Amino acid sequence: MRDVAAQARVSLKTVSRVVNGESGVSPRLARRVLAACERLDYRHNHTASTLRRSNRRSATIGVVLEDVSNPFSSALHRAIEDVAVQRGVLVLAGSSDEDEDRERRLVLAFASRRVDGLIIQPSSHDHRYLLTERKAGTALVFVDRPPASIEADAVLTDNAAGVRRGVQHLVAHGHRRIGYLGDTHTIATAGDRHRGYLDGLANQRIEADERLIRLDLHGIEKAEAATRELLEQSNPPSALLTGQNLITIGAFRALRRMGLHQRIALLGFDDILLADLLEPGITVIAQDPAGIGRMAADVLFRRLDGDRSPAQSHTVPTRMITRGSGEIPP
Amino acid sequence: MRDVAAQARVSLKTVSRVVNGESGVSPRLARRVLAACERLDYRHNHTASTLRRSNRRSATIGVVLEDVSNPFSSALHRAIEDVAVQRGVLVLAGSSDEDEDRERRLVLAFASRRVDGLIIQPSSHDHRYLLTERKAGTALVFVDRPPASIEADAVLTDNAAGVRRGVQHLVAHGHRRIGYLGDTHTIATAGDRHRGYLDGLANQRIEADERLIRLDLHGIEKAEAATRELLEQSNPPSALLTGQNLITIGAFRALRRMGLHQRIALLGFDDILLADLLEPGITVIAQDPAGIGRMAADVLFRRLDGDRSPAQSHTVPTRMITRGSGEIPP
DNA sequence: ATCGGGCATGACAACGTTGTCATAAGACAA
DNA sequence: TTGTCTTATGACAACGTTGTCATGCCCGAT
Repeated sequence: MRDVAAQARVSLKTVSRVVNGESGVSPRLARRVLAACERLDYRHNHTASTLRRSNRRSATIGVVLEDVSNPFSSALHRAIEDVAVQRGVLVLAGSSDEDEDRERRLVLAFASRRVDGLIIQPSSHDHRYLLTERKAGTALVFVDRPPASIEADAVLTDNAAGVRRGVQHLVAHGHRRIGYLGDTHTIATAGDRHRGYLDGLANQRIEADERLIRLDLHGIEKAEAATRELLEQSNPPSALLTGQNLITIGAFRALRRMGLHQRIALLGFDDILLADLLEPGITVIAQDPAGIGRMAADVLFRRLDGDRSPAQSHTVPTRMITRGSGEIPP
Repeated sequence: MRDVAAQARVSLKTVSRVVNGESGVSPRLARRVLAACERLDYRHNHTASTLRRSNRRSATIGVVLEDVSNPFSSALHRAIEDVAVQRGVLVLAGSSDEDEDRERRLVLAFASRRVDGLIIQPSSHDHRYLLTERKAGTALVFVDRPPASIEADAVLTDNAAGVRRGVQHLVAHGHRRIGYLGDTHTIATAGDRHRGYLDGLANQRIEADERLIRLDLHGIEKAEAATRELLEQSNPPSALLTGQNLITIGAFRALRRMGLHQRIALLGFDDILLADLLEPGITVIAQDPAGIGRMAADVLFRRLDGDRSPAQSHTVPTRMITRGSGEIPP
């Protein structure tokens, strides 16, 4: 910038004014400055500017996801980015891998870069460590799972309602023995979905049968093995409800291997790509990750724009997509 | 930091020394400083530090992808992140949507945040605009597609070789009329794959038939429609080779709708999730996005570590995964 | 007791920018 | 002409850090 000022024979401050498009610089000088910027390949240093500017905004936000490469998380990421770019805000993204410690390290790394806001898909179960950041003015929004031990905005799927609806759907198709395959119970959403399953059964006056429930299945392989077990026992279920993406895939794989995919009903939580091309197509309770991401970003920026209203939890509805597997009769 | 210094009754510089773990501070003082940091919830300002430090490194890199939510790009992203976190480096990510202008705007935004390096999956066809950044010392690596009008490191899939191998595979299973469905021809990789197809046919002494080739298919719908057309003409192909992910899905969907999925061979470039659960399973020439991402990050950090050797293009091999659809006889 | 050397600590400037205030130049009225 | 007001421009400090160098202290050797 000093070089540009020298080249244009003006002061530093004038260059700053031109670069920031401030008014009150004569067109003649502005042209000269712009020409000098061009000639010297000047690039504005946004970080130095942030340091000095009075609003202190870095125009950068941090996003902590379970895994940037998983379809749900990356759909969130993309939706957030779309809102951010419109405001000229950049996105730092990182994967926590469902690890409390990694989540925390990422957040601290983002904080030391002075991000304006954080959107977190949390893995940890105590977010008091974020109080410092919030006190420092960092906006904070949780997605997909609720915050713990801290008041903060959140954007969540209505997991329990979605699963209740699924149970109702299966019962409407004549099922009474409905198996449930769920993810690690410490994940908040997994707990909610399990609860939705139990409530759904209760609503239909069906007694839950522990032998039809398998929890803590993380990943395709475990789900596949558990599905096998469930179906090999005496008096097996006539329908399966799977509480997560990869579990649905594992269950379907098991059904295929056992030749039962046209005989046992399957209803999955969370949509999977290509589900419509399988035989039968897989009926799912779909979430709306793009909707969640967009809303989370909207809430975040509203906070950054000065909204001081009490923290609120927003709920995004699910949508049932029937494709065949959920409509197989008992 | 000033507050911490006051609280610990030491100078700013001593706090700086403690925070950065420099040697030459008596343990007694260090303890006092650490305690003050704790008490005041001090967070080191990494950006201010970058401004002043002599190495001038922001410990941040920028990644420009086609779309952070597409499976190939997000696998790249994750692999890059994994290498970066090991060095305490954060990742700014953005989507170019195959748009030259967005790519450029993202790069400039990253540059003005003074990222140490850039990894770009390019959409544009002239990268001279990056010369300024390179002169400024920003490391630069292209992934998936080669740089244009500029010398720079690149990590690429051997597209042509992969497709040639696919042609050979289909011919070995008795096919001579092999259709080809390709993506937008301006995408470098699409061009390479098309060339691989033509070369593969030539190697097998089969004359290419223009009526079996459809290019510029972007997205599932276009691919599905083109597949229909291809198969409805007189003397249709007995096998299809699809040049991209979504095209494979579109083609499979068309085959399914026409009831031909067990009769026409299908071989896709690039793996798709769940391909093994379809009937038949889809044979693909799989790329290795994680391998590409890891290598790109390795190259980038080697440059940041001072490697001054000439720019080099690295090639990551493909792998054929046979699952049934590519082994259907004519 | 004096000196030299090593070690712990601090004062100060600087990184690239912008906010604040001062000042010069010009416009206009009296 | 003088005075006042407006507009364009610049000098300077400051943002939160760290690099450089100076200083003061203690220890052992003379």
